[in-house]
Amino acid sequence: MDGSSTSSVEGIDIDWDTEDELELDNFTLSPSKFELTGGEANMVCGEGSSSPSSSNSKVLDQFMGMGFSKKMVEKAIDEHGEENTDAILEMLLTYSVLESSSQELQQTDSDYFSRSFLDDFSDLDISSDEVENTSPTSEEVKLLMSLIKMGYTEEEASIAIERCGLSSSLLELTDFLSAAQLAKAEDALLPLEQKPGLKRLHNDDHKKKRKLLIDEVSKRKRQNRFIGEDNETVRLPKPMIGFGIPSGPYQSYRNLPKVAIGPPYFYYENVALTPKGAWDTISRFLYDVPPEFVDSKHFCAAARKRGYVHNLPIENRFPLVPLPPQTIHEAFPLSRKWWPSWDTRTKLNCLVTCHSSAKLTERIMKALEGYDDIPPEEVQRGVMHECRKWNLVWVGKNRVAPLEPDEFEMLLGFPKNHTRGISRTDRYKSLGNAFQIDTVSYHLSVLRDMFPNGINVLSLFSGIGGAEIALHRLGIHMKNVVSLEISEVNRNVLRCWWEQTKQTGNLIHLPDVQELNAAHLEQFISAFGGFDFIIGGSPCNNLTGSNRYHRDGLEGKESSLFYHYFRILDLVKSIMAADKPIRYECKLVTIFLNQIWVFASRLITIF
DNA sequence: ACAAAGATGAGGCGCTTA
DNA sequence: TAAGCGCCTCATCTTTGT
Repeated sequence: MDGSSTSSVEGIDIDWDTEDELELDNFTLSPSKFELTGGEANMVCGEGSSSPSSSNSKVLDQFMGMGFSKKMVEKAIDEHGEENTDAILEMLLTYSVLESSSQELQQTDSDYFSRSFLDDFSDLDISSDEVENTSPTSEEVKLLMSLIKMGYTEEEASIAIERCGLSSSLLELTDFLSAAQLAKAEDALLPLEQKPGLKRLHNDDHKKKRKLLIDEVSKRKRQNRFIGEDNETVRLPKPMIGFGIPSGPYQSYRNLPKVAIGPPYFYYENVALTPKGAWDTISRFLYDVPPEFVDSKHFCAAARKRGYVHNLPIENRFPLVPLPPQTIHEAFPLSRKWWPSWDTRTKLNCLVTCHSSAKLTERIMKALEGYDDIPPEEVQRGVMHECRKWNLVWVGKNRVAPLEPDEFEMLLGFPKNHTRGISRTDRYKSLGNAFQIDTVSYHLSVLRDMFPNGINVLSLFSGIGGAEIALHRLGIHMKNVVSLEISEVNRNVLRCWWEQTKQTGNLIHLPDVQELNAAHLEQFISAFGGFDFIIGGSPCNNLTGSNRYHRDGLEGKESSLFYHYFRILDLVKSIMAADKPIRYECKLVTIFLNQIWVFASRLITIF
């Protein structure tokens, strides 16, 4: 064909726009610009208190006219001099943000905690004077702002920085604050837990326990130092085969941290390619178990790069049989006839929730028609770019098409027509979010010999039941499954499958992980005799690179539900541990954790 | 109102090259 | 070693169609 068709294909290629200058640092002050002297902790929190006034300039009036307090403006002028109005404004704006965030949060959480948990820091020898007299540097201001954004009050953040040191990472500071909140919650809850037979802990015990918690945080801090903060980022392995794949090399032993060892066994899944640090956090929360990163292209004909954190044994794994098609041609034999020689793909890219438009098929067909044999390289490049981007397969001469939902099912290892009956959009969405059954089954296969009489499963974020199907296909009997899934459509899909496959166990469906509390879990645990296995992949919406709007990391609206996975897992561990020897503290901590996470979820909804 | 189609980058990593 | 480039990504929002 001529150049016009070529350019039309090229035209649908990526637009290499170089205008990518983000203004991320609107409120981030450069160290050189921002040095403060003492007193701003007061300035942020305090209102209307008089200060020794020295400046009464036009600049002062100007900024006061803009609505900033006299004290703040004076402080800014002292810092930067009257002539440097830009720096003054920047400082004032920063502190306005700090102040409003702090007030807003104090207001919203005041109904939850009647007083700040910092009240309980009296035994930590931090006097308020010390805090006020500290001179925050710009680094400190950054840390302060970060913590405030995360939902801590300015006062709490200041004390955490004071206590942990300015060189502390955000993670260490939040650890410290979590421990402090835990200690506070413990006190708040104790009166409620004065059941008959339950011994009220003495005040000294509380202090000891708080001390222990703080010590624990310090210990972890030291450990992190030892590991080295700079290279804390979890690296993705290459090739991405985790502890091994059926056809290749495998590792048969690993050391798990003591606290991570089951029962219960747990299995957590999420996308491998997250914003930096997300997997570090996930791993740290899940008892410092390193993630196993696996690309499902080693199991089927489509890629699916995922990270799995679990405490399952890794020896004697076995794959599901029959093995699924390993290449595109095996999966779609009819397409071979139309597959051009210059399309060298053997595996598909990740199956995601959305697919290409019909217009793209048309554009590609137009771009290719007219070439009897092989089109020019530029045309090939353009077409291949779109084929890879949208996972297109060849279905006719010069004609490509996106995969159908039932083809998704086949590639992901689901039964044919598993999602049939719901809207096409919902099918793509549910399948795009699902496990790759063969991959997950390979990891779960070790459970079969461990639980010959069947298992009790707590399945979080169940979706369309990937975990249940994996266990079923492995021949592991599910005695009881407590499944949490917010989408009614998905719950129906799993329910139908459960009935169609004539499962003899019980399937208990609950909608929202956020509402699953210690009391519910205690009931299930006492009824079933405990959970053997806790599995789930929390939402990836705010982690995946595909999200152009809210890739906010683990603190994002949906992805922060990860913390509920941890909360629930930790609750189950605590309850089951407490059920053995009578450890009242465990039960209490269990309940405090629950409260903390309800509180955290409230804060998260604010952002 | 619901479903489907269409338009919408950027982060992170690996590779190449200077 | 650093800079540049190519590649891939469990998506969201708005518009259009039924």
